[in-house]
Amino acid sequence: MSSLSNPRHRHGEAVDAVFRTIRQGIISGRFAPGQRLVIRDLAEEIPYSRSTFREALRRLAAERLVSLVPNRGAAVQRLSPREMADLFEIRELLEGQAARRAAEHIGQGTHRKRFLAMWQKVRRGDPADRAAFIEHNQLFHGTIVELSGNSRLPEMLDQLQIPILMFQWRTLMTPQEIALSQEEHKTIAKAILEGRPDQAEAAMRRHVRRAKLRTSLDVSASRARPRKAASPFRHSP
Amino acid sequence: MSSLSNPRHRHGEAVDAVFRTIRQGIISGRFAPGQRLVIRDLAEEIPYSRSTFREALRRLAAERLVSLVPNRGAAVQRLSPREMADLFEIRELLEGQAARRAAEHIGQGTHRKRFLAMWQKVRRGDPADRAAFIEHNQLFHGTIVELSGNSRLPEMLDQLQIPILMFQWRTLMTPQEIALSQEEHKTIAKAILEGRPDQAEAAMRRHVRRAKLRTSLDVSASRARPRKAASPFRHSP
DNA sequence: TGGCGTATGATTGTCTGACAATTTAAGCAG
DNA sequence: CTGCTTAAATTGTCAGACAATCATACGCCA
Repeated sequence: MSSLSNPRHRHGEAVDAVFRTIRQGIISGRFAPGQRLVIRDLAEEIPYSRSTFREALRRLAAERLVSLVPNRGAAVQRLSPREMADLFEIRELLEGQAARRAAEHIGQGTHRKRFLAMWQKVRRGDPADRAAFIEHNQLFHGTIVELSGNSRLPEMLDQLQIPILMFQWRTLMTPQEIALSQEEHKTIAKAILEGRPDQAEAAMRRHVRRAKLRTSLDVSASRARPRKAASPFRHSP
Repeated sequence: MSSLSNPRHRHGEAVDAVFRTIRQGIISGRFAPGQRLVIRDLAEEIPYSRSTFREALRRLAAERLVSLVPNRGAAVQRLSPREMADLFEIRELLEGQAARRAAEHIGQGTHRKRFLAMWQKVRRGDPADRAAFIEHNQLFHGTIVELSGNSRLPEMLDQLQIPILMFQWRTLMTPQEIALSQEEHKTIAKAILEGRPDQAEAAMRRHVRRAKLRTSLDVSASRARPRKAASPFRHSP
């Protein structure tokens, strides 16, 4: 049975539905990096027409989730360790700035209330529950980025985060590492709630840098074992 | 006569050609912010099929150059002063980091050679020649961003720059302002060539911040005179 | 006159079939 | 084994049909 369900949507939302379905498939690992996305095959799982798929793939390509080569179609984007590091570099900058702004705007009103509501959910997570941590982690970072007040940051960081999510679901993050991450979250939350922009930015940048180190280890680990670096076209490995 | 020419392309590049044509039309002001992009009308100027246009518009929407509302089609994205300021905030961060990295990597080899080649072209521009300045400005910033070594920065900043370009062509930048901008470029170039990351980043951030102030003035000026803020649909004003 | 529901036309969105262009894989000759 | 030719598969573009939805104009009634 197909894990990719196909509920019907209102007129004018088919492309969006397909886009989200494929994106979720990429994040969850249903479609592996490098795997070709052949429209005819996709249409068997998700019953929409070719033009709908073409539009969805065009959008996925614009967001760098798939590569789209003329006359060769689409394939799930494969990131080199270098490109992954580049993403983290940008994330460190943007999330650091988001934390700074969040600390500046925290005030006593709705922003603080919203932040505290999030923090209540997140503060005491079980380091052994990996799935819960991933969810809490997204909520934590997402809330801070939204509270930054910058209208573009959320969508930009969402995009940047997707390749990292692809790893997270597969990677084995130890409870110790999760506990460490939670400690770092605590430091960030404290700085924001106390309205200290400099500390908030510094703590967030440190946090992202450490996450990069953890993930980079995973990257080099997955590179350690040999793999076909060749083109992803014609029946994937 | 149509200013949007339509040369034929190789098989598999129609969407890309349409995408670039429309994007250029947006940057140059051929399509004004808020203007609706009706496929039938577009197809009269640029002879491609509707599905081709739909894919191109889908990509333009993913890059935030047009808004795409279900059952209402596409319109050139209109930015509020606030959103414009948000873009500058991100640009300041990213370009500052690019300048830092460029200073770190400048060395004595190809990077330095490439930077100097650019600087030779740019260093002595006539402040009265607005078009030349815009071109030089793009070259200056583009080179630094590429020399940063981060693979994602160029495309990200390209996108962020487009709304600013849309203004630049219409706005009246005085020779005095251009001369000032050139002085700032000189400071940045010096810091990069001397391999001083801190100074390079600081100078670049200052430069972007000042550009923001200049542009923000234009924004509020164009907001000062009344205009229809209403929906852009059904024959544009 | 003015507000409100309805009819109408225009536009969008989706789907399907056709065809050419291109790539990939396989077969063959040397 | 190498290089060329052939064949199949896939992509890319186009044209047309149709339903869904929107925007406007109209008519109705107060």
